[in-house]
Amino acid sequence: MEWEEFKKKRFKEDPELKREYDKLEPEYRMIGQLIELRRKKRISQYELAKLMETKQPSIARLESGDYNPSFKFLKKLAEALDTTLEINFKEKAS
Amino acid sequence: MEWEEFKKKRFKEDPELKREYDKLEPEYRMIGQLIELRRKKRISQYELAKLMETKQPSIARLESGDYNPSFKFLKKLAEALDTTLEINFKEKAS
DNA sequence: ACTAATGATAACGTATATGTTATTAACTAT
DNA sequence: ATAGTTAATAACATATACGTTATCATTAGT
Repeated sequence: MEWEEFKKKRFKEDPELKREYDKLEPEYRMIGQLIELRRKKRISQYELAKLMETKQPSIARLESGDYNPSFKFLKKLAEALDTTLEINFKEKAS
Repeated sequence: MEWEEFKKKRFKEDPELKREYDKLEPEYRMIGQLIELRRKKRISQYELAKLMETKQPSIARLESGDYNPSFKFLKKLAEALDTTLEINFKEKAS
């Protein structure tokens, strides 16, 4: 894992960077899952939008990452993808 | 489990009710976790609000259940509670 | 080359989340 | 009974999510 190696090294050099990364992570993980699920189902943004009763640019906005979806939006999304939305506050190791 | 028994019976009688219940569940689970974590840390809504850099009524609104928080709000909340926000689209059994 | 499908982006109106103040009720202690 | 702590609710202003249309770039298929 090239990337994981790199990350580990960089974070060791710069713990501040790691803190920033950890803060960002949740949205990237979420978007990553979304894109993967959509690909797995082989549906376009247009089709997913139709399933959610919205329009393609809403999906594009989300996948682009520069925005802040609401709980209801995520729930609708989950349902359109035949999944259940699961939100957890997970206790930290540190 | 009194309540669980009742639910099971009612849902069998009325599958539509079950569908509605399943749709609502994610927010209730989320709020349930929040309240439990706050109690475990023994902090008031006022104190949690201060940690999140907001005010007590925002927390009350959330815990009351009649609203629709954004991703960022949930992330701030998670951090204030020393947890990590975890969002999953979980594939359904059915 | 042309066409269709896909995704990204800009722009705009409307609905609503959020911050905030003030108030109230419930309860706990002194 | 008084005072302090806690949570719920209303009301309001402002920021912003979301729905929507239009447009453009890229790629795939003919």
